[in-house]
Amino acid sequence: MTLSYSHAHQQGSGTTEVVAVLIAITDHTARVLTVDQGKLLPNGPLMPLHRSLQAGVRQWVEEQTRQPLGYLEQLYTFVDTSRRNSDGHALVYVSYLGLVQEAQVPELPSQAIWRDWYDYFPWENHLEGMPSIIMNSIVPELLAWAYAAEDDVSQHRRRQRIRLCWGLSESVIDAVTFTANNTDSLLKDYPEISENYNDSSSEWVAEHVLLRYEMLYEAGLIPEAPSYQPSKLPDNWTQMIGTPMYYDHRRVIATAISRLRAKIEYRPLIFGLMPEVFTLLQLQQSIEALSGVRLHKQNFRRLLDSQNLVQPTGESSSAQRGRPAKLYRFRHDIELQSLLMDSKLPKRK
Amino acid sequence: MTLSYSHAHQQGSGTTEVVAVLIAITDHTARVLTVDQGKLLPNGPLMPLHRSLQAGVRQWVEEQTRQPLGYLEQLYTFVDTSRRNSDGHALVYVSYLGLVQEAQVPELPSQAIWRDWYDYFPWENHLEGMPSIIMNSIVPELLAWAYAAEDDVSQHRRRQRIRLCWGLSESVIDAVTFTANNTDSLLKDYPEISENYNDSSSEWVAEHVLLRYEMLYEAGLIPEAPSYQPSKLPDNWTQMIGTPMYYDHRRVIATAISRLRAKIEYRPLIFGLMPEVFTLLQLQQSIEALSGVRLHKQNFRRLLDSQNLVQPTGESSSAQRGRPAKLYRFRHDIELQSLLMDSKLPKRK
DNA sequence: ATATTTATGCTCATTTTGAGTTTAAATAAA
DNA sequence: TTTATTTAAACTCAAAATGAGCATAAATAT
Repeated sequence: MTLSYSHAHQQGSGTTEVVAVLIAITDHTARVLTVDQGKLLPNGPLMPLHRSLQAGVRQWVEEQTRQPLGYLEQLYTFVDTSRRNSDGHALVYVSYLGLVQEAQVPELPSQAIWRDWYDYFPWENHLEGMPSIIMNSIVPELLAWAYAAEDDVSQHRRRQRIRLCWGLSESVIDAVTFTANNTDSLLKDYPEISENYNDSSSEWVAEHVLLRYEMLYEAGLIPEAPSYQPSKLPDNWTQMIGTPMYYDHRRVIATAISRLRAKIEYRPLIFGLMPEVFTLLQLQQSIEALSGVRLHKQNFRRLLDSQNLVQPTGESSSAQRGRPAKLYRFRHDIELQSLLMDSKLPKRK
Repeated sequence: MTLSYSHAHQQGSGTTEVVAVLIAITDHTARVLTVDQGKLLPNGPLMPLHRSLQAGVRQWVEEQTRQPLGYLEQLYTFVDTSRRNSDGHALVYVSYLGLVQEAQVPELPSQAIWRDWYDYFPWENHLEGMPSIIMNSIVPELLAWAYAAEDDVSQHRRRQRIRLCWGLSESVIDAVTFTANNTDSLLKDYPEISENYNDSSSEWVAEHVLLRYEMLYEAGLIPEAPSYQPSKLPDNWTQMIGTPMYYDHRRVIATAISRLRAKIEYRPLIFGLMPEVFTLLQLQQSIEALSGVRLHKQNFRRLLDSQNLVQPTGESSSAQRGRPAKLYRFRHDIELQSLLMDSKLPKRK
């Protein structure tokens, strides 16, 4: 693991950095802006000239990515005791979530790249149903981790935690446990599992991204984790489990996705990611790209117009196929309401 | 304004502090733990020996208040550019929310005091209906601030913002505007306002504590604000607007209350504040103390048992008056679920 | 005894939610 | 030019959740 080029900027005895997770949606895909071959998020030290943390984020992002920033909100503050300054003070880094409108994405410096965020979290993409990696690889390894707990009580707790985090029913957990030795043939043996995994009292909760990442980390299934032992895992594990990053930047992205997925349900943040005008289908697909699950079209629209957040422009899109859709824009006369109003989104289809 | 005694601890060139908002409920009243005559929150510098921010919070709180800490979650990170170290780096302070069970409150060092949190936010207590200070004092001053905006557009925006933040209907805003000169007699002239302030398309949202505090701050109505000019305000303003604090610690409390009020609606945080066993009325009153609004008793209970969060102990309370209530305890067998499960609470009565 | 207070079970109308049909308006293919 | 296909958009319907209230039970204060 190498130090980022950006640390060359560090000076004096400051112990505070800012880190930005910038999100944009292009080609119906949620992307995150990275530097250093996708191994780091844009970041830099907080300096005496910065009048606020936001100002620091804006300066470093601008400098490293030339990306104009719109909406920006603070995420979480981490401490990295393995990076200390000359006085022995550990590095504190404050993370921010930023939203970029599709149309605004400009030419980037060569080291800045927009990456599909599911490259880092393959298990979070449920647009085509639950990805097979979960039942075939992740859950069996997690159950092995649960089995390795000291006593019966913590074993049972870990199993319950797995069940709730990954939206599994008791019966599926049992089924996977009993066939844990023979993971390859699991879906062949129990074909109904991938269909009915949602049978009793449990469901996939899109916004639990961080809980899931932290569980994988704790179980030593993530390359960034100190306890990661690839030799004890299946051969292709490192390929399957997503792109690793330096430091704890993958956890920072997980924090950002969690926040975004949770907040989009009751605040119209999505408009920070949309172009000026759009069709309702495009709007729905953008939200699906973020949440990773499909929505029920009719209910999505019913909710939208009960919210009064968009207004038709009068124009229609030149459709590729099918009946042309009306174009809409966000109602800018209610910018302030958008900060306050609850604006729920519908449940998945 | 004096420096806190706690800054004597500061050493070296660290620029990071931790600040804790500890909450407990005693006598049906939500309280916050303060030091320095109620002017500061417990705080201290992050030091090289601390392995995490949480560890820093726990050490300083223990040292300054002798208070054992249970649940602890990070709130927000602030920068204070008016406090810098010898290298010119601004102070960064990370705030935490902590919950203390009623039974655990021990003997405190003399400088540590539990204060009713509504001492700092008198306008947030709606247990006996909307407090008169809002319509009599706050809203007229805020409307004056809106009127002072440069152009018509920002005037209108400010008025909308006031309306949404404080849960007022258009008609009430108009009524207050037209009688703004004669604020003393407002409730006498329009007695129906205090009853029907909730008439059209707007309602008091308990968790908007921070938005309301920031609006008062921006309008220069809070002693901590740089633009505060008591000479331009009514005589008794400083008494009415709540106890001021050093630095921005009152804003930190507002952040904590916002988070707590919002989160309690969908996570069973309340059990971090309750004693081992309790009656359902005590539980309801605790939630009312936090949210500042009354709940509908029957619906509260219906929701509670649909959630399956509590179980009867079999005993009954020795009632002061009325029929004795069954005693309950939190179901500790679902600790983990509590981290994950949504557990909504009912709307106000 | 009687009024008062609190607990707890039950009802009822309204709203919200999840999951469809049906019809309309376009393009692609036969 | 018809026919199949695709997307849009209006409408329906049952189930669940919500807000508000009534009725009865079990205690204490007067």
